[in-house]
Formats: sequence, C-alpha cells, structure tokens
Amino acid sequence: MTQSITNHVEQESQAAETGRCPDCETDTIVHDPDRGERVCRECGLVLSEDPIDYGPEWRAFNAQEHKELSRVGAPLTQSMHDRGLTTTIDWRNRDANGHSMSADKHGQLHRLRVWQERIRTKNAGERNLKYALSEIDRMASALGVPTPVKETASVIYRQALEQDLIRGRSIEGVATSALYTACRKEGIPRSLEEVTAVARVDQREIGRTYRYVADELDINLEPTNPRQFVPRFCSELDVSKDVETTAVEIIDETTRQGLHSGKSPTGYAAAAIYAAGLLCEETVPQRAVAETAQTTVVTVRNRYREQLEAIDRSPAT
DNA sequence: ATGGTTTTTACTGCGTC
DNA sequence: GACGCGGTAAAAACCAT
Repeated sequence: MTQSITNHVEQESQAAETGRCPDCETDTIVHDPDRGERVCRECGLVLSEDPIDYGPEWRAFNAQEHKELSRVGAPLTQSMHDRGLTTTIDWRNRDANGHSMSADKHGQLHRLRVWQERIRTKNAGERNLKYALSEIDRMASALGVPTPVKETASVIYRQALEQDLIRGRSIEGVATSALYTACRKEGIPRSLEEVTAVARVDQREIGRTYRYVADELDINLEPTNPRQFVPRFCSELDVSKDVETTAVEIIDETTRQGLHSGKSPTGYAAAAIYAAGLLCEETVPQRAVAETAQTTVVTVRNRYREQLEAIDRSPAT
C-alpha cells in the first residue's frame, strides 16, 4: 500500500520535471499560475494543485509600493456564489486569542452565524446561484474535470443568469449545459452522453438548453475535434502508445480531407483507434472501442472503413 | 412540418478458437 | 457454442429549412 502511494508520488514528481502527463503520456502539461494548477490539456489530469507560495505576493521596492500592493483576504473564485467575498463566521466558540467564551457569548455568536448565512443567501437569485454552483461542482468532480473548467462553467452560468436566460428553464439544465460548454471551451471535451450520466436532467434538455444558451451568449464553439478524445479513450482501453499516435495521425490526415464533418466525434475517434489497432497489428475489438466511446460497432465499422480508404493504407497482413 | 443525413437497433451469415 | 467481424434494412435521432 505504502509502496503504491510512493510510486504514484514519484511518477507525478517525475512528470513535473519533464512536462509529460503520466496518464495519457503526452507533452501537454500546462501550468496555470493564477489557479496554482498544473493540468494536462489532453486528458484533464490535474497533477498538482494549490501549492503554497512562500514568496511575497508581488515584488515591492519601497515602502510606498509595498503599501499599494499588499492586501488581505482569500483569492476570488467564480465557483462560489458570492465569489468567496462575504464574511464567514468561524464555528468555533473561541475568541481571537483562542480562549473559550461565556455562555451568553455563545448564544450571541450562534445568532450572528444564522443571520450571516441568511443575509449571504438572502434573495432567490442568490439561492438559485448557490444551488447551481454546487451542482456544477458535483458534476465536475464526477466527470473528473479540472478546476479551471469549473470556473469557466460558473462564469457561463452567471452570464446566463444575468441575461435572464434561466426563466422557463430548469436550474439543473442550465448548470449542466454550462458545464458541458465549459469542457469544450477548455479543450477537455466530454460527450453529451458522459455529461448526461452525471446530470439530473435528460440528454434532450441538456442539448436543447446548451444550444439556446450558447446562441444567446454568442458562444461559438468549433465542433469538437475527434482527436481530443483519443488519449482518454486509449487509456481506458489500455492500448499501446503506438496505437494512440497512429490513431491521432489517422484523425489528423482524414479530418484534413474533411471526412469528419457531420460525423459524431466520439464515433470517429473510436473508429480511428480501431483502425490504428489494425495498422499496428494490435487487436482492439470493435466492441471495446464502441463501448468506451459510447457508440455502436456499426458506427465504428462505417467510420473506420472510410478512414482507411481515405489514407489509402490497408492493414498490414 | 419536412426531407436529408447520421446513428442505432436488430438480425443474419461467416470463420475461428 | 461463443466470439469477433461484416453487411443490411428499418427505426430513431438530429439538423436545417
């Protein structure tokens, strides 16, 4: 047990030096100093988060600058309904010096806490937002997407709320489609099916709401590139690195010819992985790729035949 | 609402282990 | 016989008009 943990940590620290993702094995680690995270752009694996910054917040060269730059308070976050800005009253019945208090002070503090919470979430809009953001948080965790996606989803939801797009639609529906949009926007796509699996509303509503919100907020996203699914599917299928790179090559080459337009990206990615398996002489059953991509063997067959024809390479015999 | 395209469902035949 | 693969037809889903 201890051994496996140690290995895992070693693996991660090694990745920190090379910039290589230990999960999907691509050189796509990006560092986001604002969020204090290192994330793989391909598969969304978070390698490290919230490191402690031991240095000064900013460099200041004289007293004046120091005064201007210093500040207090927690960093802002979009994923709390008040951006983490309001006062929170500690639940411990201790004073600033850590001493316990008298009984009537206890009661006073309790009442303060209750009212603070009431004020914090005083109107319907804020309760609405609070609920939506907790839903986004829950689903994002279930999908295993990194914090930046959560923040983006929160921003989208706020915009939708501001423009009064929620009216007549369910909070869950809008929250879910915000998350779906955020995943695509951040280049860590999750299929509508995958999002639906962790959502409390059905796929039709998510799709419908997504289109509506994206349209109203002028969010114009390119159709998802199938190659973005490859690393994740490959690691789920446990295929060799060769197959993965070949699959990406197939996708790049065939999409350049425009073969992918109008086709479902997940099915397309699945087919490319299967085709890559043939070319690398590594057996990857159609059934397996279809299942992980949440599509059918028929779709895999149709796509992969087109792809192989397009790149004009038949499987090695 | 309608028509065109894609995906899914369901069924079948073939070869291999 | 189970399994993987291929093909097909019809139904369902999707999208633009």
